[in-house]
Amino acid sequence: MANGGKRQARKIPEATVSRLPLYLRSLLEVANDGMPTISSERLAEMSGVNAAKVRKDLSYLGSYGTRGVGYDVEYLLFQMSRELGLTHDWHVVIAGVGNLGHALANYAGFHERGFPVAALVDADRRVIGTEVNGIPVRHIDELPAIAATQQIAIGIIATPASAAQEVADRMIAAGVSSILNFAPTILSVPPEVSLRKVDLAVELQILSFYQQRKTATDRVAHVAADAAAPPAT
Amino acid sequence: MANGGKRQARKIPEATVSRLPLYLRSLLEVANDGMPTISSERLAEMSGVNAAKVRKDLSYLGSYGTRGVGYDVEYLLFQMSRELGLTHDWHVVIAGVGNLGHALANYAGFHERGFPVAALVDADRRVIGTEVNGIPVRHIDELPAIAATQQIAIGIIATPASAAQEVADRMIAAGVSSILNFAPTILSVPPEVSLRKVDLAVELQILSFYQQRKTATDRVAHVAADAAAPPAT
DNA sequence: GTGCCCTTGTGAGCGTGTGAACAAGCGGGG
DNA sequence: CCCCGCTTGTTCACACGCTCACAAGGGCAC
Repeated sequence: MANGGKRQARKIPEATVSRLPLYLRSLLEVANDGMPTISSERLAEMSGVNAAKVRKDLSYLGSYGTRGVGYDVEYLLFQMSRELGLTHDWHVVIAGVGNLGHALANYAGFHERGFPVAALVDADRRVIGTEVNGIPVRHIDELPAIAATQQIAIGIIATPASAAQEVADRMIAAGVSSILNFAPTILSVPPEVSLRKVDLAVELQILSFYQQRKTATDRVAHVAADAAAPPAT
Repeated sequence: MANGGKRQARKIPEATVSRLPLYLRSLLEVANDGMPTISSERLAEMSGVNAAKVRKDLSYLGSYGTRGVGYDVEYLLFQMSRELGLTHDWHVVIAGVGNLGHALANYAGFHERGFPVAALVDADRRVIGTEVNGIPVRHIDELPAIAATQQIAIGIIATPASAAQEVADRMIAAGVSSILNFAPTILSVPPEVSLRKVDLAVELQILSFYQQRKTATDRVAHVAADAAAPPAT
């Protein structure tokens, strides 16, 4: 009895988990083209990773390949969807109906990939009652009631940074246990809640760092050579 | 002569680079509050990382701290901004004026953090000539001309996946050397071009994986305990 | 039935990232 | 002038992820 979770004890590394969705997308493409099987090499190329890494990643799911042939596309798709929990839809709630919230609510990709937007909430009375993409905006105070009627496990925070922590707390209180945070701030959540963040400005700043180094090098090259360094194709 | 780049040879690990923007944000907050210095411990707490890691990360920039006191906020801000290349603005171009492109063009955070949107381009004739946030939408064919007049080093791709690779190629041809890709597809670019990607559906699928494991465990727990597991605080 | 070719699955080595622990060193108090 | 407390900067050990290389093993031709 104490070993209840033994079957799922097969621990999948975080790095692998973050690549599974890439494989899934590639497999869907291949399945659409009617290919019955796919080799790790081809899958690697399509997903932009190393072939050995693909094989190791897939081996965490089990031995679903056939030596000398490759992986059965349909079967692998099924197993991977099961592992990723994509055999049924996950209803999500989006908090914050500003620019970003609007765009996210309108984004068809969520529904297509099994994450229908079940509710929109905001604190600003002026937007309550309006509709976005056919979904009515409700007040965040109603969150517990909303979560009670529909099963909502995933929340998306698209509010200003100043409101993000409070929104997160209220989501968690309402039963949400996975949060995707777009607000540029650090959220603290209990350990059993999964948290991922996407920070657009940070992404640009990281690019800026490498860009800075590139142009700094160019400047040095100019001073040194003065004449010209051809753009090197 | 051959050692031209020795001064900047101090190589900063990728993991550190991706944390620098977090520190920067925390420092800006602290500076606003008028604190003259900050300890690694406090900075760590604000940025959501380990204190030892903060010290190690900052040491890559140089020895800018004072033992027994902490780091001078203003000075560290200056050094970090310089290292991240944020001493001047970086003009960015956004390709694709759909839902996401719209939201990005309207997002004030970009301009505030030194990444003004200098141009919007699209391939759809119906949106050419319209304005978003005061910025006119121009045809993507004009990209070389746009890039020639303004210095544009960073491009953001917010097009459908099917168009992303071609847009990337055209950006690079026009002189863009850093790309932030929102399209759910793998882009191939020459090695001297920096590429980062943000994939919203993938983020949700990763959350789904862990959520799946949680609910699977819950199911086991219910069968085992049946009574109830209190939400633990 | 046998042998060959092809692709998987995995073991080992290497590099990078992380966290703890501690010596070095600055500032303030006496 | 000296000592003590505090915080940095660095060293060390460990864990994790990545890549290579190769043995294991299924399918196909003959």
